[in-house]
Amino acid sequence: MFDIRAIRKEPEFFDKAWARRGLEPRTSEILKIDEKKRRVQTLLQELQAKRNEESKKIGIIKKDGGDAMAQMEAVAAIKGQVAELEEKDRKLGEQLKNILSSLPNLLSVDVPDGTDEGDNKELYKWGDIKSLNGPDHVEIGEDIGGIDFEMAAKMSGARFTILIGAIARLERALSQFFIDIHTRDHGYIEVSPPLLVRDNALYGTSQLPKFAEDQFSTRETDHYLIPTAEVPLTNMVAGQIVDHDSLPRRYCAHTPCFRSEAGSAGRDTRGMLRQHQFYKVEMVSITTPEKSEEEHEHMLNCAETVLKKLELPFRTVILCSGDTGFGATKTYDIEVWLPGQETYREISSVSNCKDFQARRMNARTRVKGAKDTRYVHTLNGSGVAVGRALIAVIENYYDPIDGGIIVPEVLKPYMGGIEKIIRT
RNA sequence: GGAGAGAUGGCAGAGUGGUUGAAUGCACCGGUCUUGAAAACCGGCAUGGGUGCAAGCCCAUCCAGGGUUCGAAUCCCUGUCUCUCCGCCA
Repeated sequence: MFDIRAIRKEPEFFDKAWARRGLEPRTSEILKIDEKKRRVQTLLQELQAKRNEESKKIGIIKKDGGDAMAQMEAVAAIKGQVAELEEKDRKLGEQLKNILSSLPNLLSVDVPDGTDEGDNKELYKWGDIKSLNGPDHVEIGEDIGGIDFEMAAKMSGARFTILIGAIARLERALSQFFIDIHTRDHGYIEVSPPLLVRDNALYGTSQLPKFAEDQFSTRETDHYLIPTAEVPLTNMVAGQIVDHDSLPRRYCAHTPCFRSEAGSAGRDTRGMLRQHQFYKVEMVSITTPEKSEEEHEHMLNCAETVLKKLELPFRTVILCSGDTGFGATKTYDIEVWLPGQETYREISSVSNCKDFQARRMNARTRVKGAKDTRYVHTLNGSGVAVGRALIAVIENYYDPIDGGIIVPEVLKPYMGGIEKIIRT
């Protein structure tokens, strides 16, 4: 969502910014509606002022015991006009809001230009790739008897997985490990949020109105299943004026995520890379405009840290203009090495939304005692995707000698003595 | 799920159709007094928007959306949330 006054001031700036995302100029259309709306509004307000003034006279006449009939009829005459203008004003406002809320965030200046993920820029690599190629998690998991896709398909259809035994435990261990590191070392507060939210929450984080078809919803209560914990965590400050001294606020949560994956038919159909349901540990930071870029780097570092501790090789990329998400000004992706695919795959996405979401959800901050408020900056990042981390552990810690999976050192405390997962 | 009560400024809390954008208290800001502070006293203090060079003027907002009325914080309908009681339940 954008400040209409900022668009009035420098329309070319906005058109240029949207052009970087491959969009046509929109400001002339927006300003035309805005101008029309203000004309209507001025007219309406003048009429309302007149109505109010004349109405007050009725009260005075009646108080003095006079006959107000004539005066009442005079005011009644204004009524129809007011209603008409109100309707016009409302419609124009709606039109304006629809356009403004469907336009993506402005990109940061250091985002590279490009059309799709092929143009993302690698920033650096970390870790030694020990296994260049090998069996993928499907093969390893099914062989061990810890992953069952068929059984899941029977009860839930495609894009669901059942984990069994030590593999299920390994998934839980990963979640626990991530949360523990972020709360202990990175300043995040653990939150257990609702998994079902109302449309206004999704509007706030900008999944709605544009991406409704990507969400699951409930039939009888009109709830949406969260596509990521970014939604409830960020909405914790919706409608609030948070004390400047309490920033940054750092929240993290371990939740299931639900995605309909509309539009990705045929992509990543093998294995559990792209599911309708997966666990993710999410980090959200609420901060000030001055500190958000610094916080962005901090958050990226938090996500990278857990991969380093797991000794999983990864590379970090900055998304190009065409690949950066709707609400983000800048996004870093961390891609983990998957020997089964012989490639790096996204395991974390860390974005700075600046005031884009804050405007939508009216989340502001105020210095103690000060009069004016400012919008907060919001950031979110996976820390990291648990399902994909599980794939990465399975494939990178595969032992070709016996077909087992070695439990990474840092996960051992969570595995109850299991050091290697083998066929049962 | 059933029955009832409620939602007013940063907070507490008045206000049931007419100069009420809203009493009062607390908090906050400025001033007088004081060596300084406290107390006391005086004054200020909601938000969003339109218009204007500006001072200002105007409009909207008493949970949200509709309605009744010349006029709504106040009356009616719907929704949301909170509380109380009953039922059910991990």
